[in-house]
Amino acid sequence: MSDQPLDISHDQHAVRLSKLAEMRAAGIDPFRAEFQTTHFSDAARRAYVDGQDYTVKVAVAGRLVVIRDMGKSQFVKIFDQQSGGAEGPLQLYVKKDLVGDESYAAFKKLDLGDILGAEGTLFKTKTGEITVRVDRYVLLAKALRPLPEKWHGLSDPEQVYRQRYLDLIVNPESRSRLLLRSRIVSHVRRFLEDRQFVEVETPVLQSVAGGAAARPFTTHHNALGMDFVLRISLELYLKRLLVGGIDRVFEIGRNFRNEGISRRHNPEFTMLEVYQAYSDYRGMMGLVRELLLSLCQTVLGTTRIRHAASGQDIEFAGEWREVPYRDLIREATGDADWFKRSKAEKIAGAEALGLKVDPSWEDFEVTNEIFSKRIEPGLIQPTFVTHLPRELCPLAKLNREDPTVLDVFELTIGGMEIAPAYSEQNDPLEQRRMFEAQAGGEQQNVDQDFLFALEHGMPPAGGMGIGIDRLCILLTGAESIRDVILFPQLRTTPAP
RNA sequence: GGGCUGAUAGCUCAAUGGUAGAGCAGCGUCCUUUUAAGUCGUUGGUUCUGGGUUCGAAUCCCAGUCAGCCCA
Repeated sequence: MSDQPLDISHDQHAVRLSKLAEMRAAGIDPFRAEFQTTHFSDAARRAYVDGQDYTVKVAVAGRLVVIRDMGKSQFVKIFDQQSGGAEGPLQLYVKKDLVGDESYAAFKKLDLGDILGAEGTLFKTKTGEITVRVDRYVLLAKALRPLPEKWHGLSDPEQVYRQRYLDLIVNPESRSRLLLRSRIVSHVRRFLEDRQFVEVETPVLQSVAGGAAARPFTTHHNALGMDFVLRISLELYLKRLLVGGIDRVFEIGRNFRNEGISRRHNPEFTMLEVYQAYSDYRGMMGLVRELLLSLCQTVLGTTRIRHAASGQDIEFAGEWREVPYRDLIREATGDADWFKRSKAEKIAGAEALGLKVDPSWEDFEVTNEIFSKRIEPGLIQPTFVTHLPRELCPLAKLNREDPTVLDVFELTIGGMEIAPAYSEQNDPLEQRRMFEAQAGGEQQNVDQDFLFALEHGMPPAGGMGIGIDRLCILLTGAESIRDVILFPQLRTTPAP
């Protein structure tokens, strides 16, 4: 072995570990330091009084993201929860003759990424930036790993998703998009609570995966010796609560579907479901329109949003188009008698529209393929597609005049299904027939406990679901569901 | 599940089949109002993994891993 110390200057992790060891040798443990803040960065800037430099005292803390060392003084910037706006991280000014020689020498050894607290007074620099002139600082946590590059940020999509914490630090667009999601969810809650809706939590572990058609995740409870599924929908438990007299009820919760992953699908996703007794699908139209309008106004500050994929602006104010499903199909196929055609004719019609159709599909599935592939993607402006064929959802009421269709709508915006809503089926006998037809004789797939609850009487009600992730895609202009989920599902790999 | 594309320094990216480079970050120096600060110098590579072709592979071929996009 050589007596020469190894050159570790190229290995940033090793350099930082050795800086930490030096500090500890000098009796300083930066992970045990304490500090009380008085302001977030934005509040500190607001606390500045024009023309009154060095009078207002603040204590701020955050992550060091910029260092401009000028020898005997430095400008640095710290990043905290509130520094995501236009002004960005808060600037600190550290002068050797103010903090003292020893403290200044230690400051020079700090690294980008370190978390520190600083006390000082506010002033405005020559170029007009409100800055904290530091009297005292404390290192609160040493960062042993370097941050991504300051100008280009983190752009490798894999790292953006796997190391979201870095994405949040260095990519302001990611940060504001994901924080916007929090504001959207928060506003949805407030909107519904203002209208006397009660928020509840229902079981995620269920013995029957009801309320939707999807493959569930399965798991096992050891003590009970029972298999469970993770819920694929919130619907059947919320309806039990309608039976229980909670007339306006909602849940914002995670559903799990054991299916493909794509730009529009994550195996776990967030649904809002709302039920209102003594209302119906038409009542839900008003509710969802008001909700989205107020979301746009309060969260985005505009009712018009840019839809990049189509190049159109989506306008939320004004009347929303309302059109029966069958009219859209007749229009798309150019066949006024579409619904009188045989299955073979429908398959031919779908193929004429360039669709691949599985001959084993049912009639209505062939037609619905046309809807989801050729019609829905073109519905950019908010559109209520009403009166879907009865085969498409077994939990809604049949239309009184035309019992082949349902009293339901699907709200479509930006080519995406945003909110389905029903006049909820509350006839327990009819509900049982629908379930049994859907289960195809597999009784274990019928939620008997729910049907038993319905037999006690559920008030007539309107119900609606909103996929929160898709709503966020729409309102934030994101390209993928992964961009509105903090930690999207990826294959697990060993830590780097 | 199928197709296409990609993986090079901590990060962002270069590199006709012929010595793997740059910017930022790091390390060392100068600078007490900077704004992607500036200045001078400088370290750093299992080119995703494993095979193959070739005198020679980051580059071509095969297999795999991971990711993105499209399709189912």
